[in-house]
Amino acid sequence: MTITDVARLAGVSPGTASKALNGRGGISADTADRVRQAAERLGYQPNALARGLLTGRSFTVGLITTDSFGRFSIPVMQGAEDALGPGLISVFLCDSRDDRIREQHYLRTLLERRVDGIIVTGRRQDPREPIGRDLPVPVVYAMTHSTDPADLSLIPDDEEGGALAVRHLLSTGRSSIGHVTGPRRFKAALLRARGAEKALAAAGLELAGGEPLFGEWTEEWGRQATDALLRSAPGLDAIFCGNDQIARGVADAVREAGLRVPEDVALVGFDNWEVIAASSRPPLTTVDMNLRELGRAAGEKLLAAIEGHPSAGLHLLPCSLVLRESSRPRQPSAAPPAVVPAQSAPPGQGQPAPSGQGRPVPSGQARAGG
Amino acid sequence: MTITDVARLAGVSPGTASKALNGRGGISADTADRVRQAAERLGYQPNALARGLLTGRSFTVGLITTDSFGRFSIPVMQGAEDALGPGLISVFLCDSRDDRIREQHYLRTLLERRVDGIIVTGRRQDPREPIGRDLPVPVVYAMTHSTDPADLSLIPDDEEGGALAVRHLLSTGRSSIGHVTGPRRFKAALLRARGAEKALAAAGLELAGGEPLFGEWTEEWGRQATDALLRSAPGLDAIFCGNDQIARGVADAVREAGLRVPEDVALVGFDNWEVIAASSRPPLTTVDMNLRELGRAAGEKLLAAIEGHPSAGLHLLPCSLVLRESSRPRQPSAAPPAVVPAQSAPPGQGQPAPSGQGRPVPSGQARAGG
DNA sequence: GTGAAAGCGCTAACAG
DNA sequence: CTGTTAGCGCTTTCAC
Repeated sequence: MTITDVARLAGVSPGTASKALNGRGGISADTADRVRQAAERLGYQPNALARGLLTGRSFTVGLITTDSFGRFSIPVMQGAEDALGPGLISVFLCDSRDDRIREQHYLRTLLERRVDGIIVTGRRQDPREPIGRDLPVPVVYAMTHSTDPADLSLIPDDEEGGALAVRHLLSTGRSSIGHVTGPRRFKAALLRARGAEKALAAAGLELAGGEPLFGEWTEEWGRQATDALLRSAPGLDAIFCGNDQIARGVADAVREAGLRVPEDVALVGFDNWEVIAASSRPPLTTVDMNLRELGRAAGEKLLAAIEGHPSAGLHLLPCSLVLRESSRPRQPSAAPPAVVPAQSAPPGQGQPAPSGQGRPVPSGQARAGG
Repeated sequence: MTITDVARLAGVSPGTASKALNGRGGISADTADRVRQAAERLGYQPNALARGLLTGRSFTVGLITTDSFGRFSIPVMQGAEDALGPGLISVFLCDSRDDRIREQHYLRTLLERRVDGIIVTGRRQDPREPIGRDLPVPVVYAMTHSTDPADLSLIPDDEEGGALAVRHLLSTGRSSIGHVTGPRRFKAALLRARGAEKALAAAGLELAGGEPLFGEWTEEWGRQATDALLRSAPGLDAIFCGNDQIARGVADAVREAGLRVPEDVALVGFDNWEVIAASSRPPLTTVDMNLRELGRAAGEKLLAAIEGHPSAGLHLLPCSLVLRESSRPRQPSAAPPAVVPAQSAPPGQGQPAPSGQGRPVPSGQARAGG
């Protein structure tokens, strides 16, 4: 089943058939029709290998993820697929599992397959070595970044995300705001904390308890930290958490300490990890890193680079805030109930996939810089 | 950078270079060495397109997921990648989002790229139309199944999983066992319930409350159902839940009703969704569908089919039980504390990805049938 | 043991 | 407007 078969059936030469099928060159409408019909009838499918061999373009890109299919790389992959897949470009998926050997192996097979470009995703804020030097195709780093400033890297603006959370809490009238977050060795934890502190400083405040509580990214740590924080910072009326799991633990601990969320203590999480944030009691207001958007941007930048318009540098993409119950402003009037009624489950949802959202509130535009 | 360049540098003909590099045909050790060194020096990378064009094999397979990158398809994809990726085979990822148009579009581009085979994954127990008829390459359905019995489909054995859960509860001395699960329209919910009921019947028992409580796959539903169940089935000493979210809701509601898990009421969930099951209070014993294993099996079956050893039919793969706190057998001696102490977080875990596990307990072997 | 030549399926350049 | 020719990079006969 080749173009020659089609040509024969249509009574033309292969060259003519090729032009007819690709709408190139002057072909009489009549012939073109005949060729198309022949192709249709035979169920002709062009051989992308042959075409790629000749044209030097494979209409294929590689996606190397160092983070297996983690919670962070998945939306990035989806976004990249959004930008590339529906068009002509197919995506080769490679899971390097943070193993340099495996990564180089995949890089090699991608290059052998003559991909037109490569996206590298990860999960760390911390910079990484470039995947290779002088590669014959463009590379975009998404949700991870290369130490080489000549490379293009796209990451979320964690610092701005932290500021966003705190400014929101301030805007709802809170002023004694604590911060519970993950391990100090994560750059993301440091950046989010810094953003929070800067936003507070801009309002002439500092963190309740004096400094961030660094610990683990777990609910358990959220509960522990809450107990400490409630003791050490009596006037506390809000807690910004470094991720949603911590926030959920905090929510439980606050409630179990006899306080109300959000009436007594408002909460903001980070990640907008639907399954955690939405089923927390109460559901969590949280910072969304817009990872899918980030992935899409990576796909688009890669396309641009493939078409000869490369870009470079570290780009920070904006986070946004998703509003839910946990930071609802205090009612000016009647005293609220002692326990916030659990929201009823949306009907007909079935096995939940990451889907529904609160109301997203975009922050500033993407800005470049380090 | 072609094989011709390598050949020239090594002072041989392209044909000889090819043989040397692929270890085919009689080539003197000496020449082979020279060619390899030349290739090395030039950083030669064979062109997979050209090779595929000639040999008819692309060493590439397509993976079409209808479930976006859902919680179920991800481990399946990982498993498939495990089986295929590290070898010579690369995986084209296509996300059809349950859209037939998109699916056909992807199918076409996969065939144009001359993939050697295709894996279709989904998330429903319910059968689906075959992706195409008389395709030129083998297809394996994983975590979804085709209505055509001539197709090979691999799905988890939900019914056996339900039975496994109940047998475990019985073995820890429980006898009044309720079942809270998702919507009746999900075949998985029906199968798990059936398995549970059969296991009970084999012990001469029936479900506490008489029948399964069908609802939503949510924590909220778990909490609601618990309240109902505690009222309607006073002697209740265990609840088997249709998924981990429900189980987590149940755990909270049981605790908030003043009962202890597992001392008063033991719990078993379903899915082993790490983030839910492990951070529940207490952590959940749960049924694991071994999806990664399933994906791996799909990859291996596809490989076999590509090599001319196809198989057919609906294959049910075994679930296993992951033991955690929520179903710990009652201590024969001293009365346990009123509240199970929350387990401390494993140190140094960082941003958690699906990882740690409880102790897995394999169930029976895979069995065919439908 | 090695080289020459043919051809995988397609498109681009050039004739006609 | 259409046909012919050449060649993308590789492997594979088949001579030598």
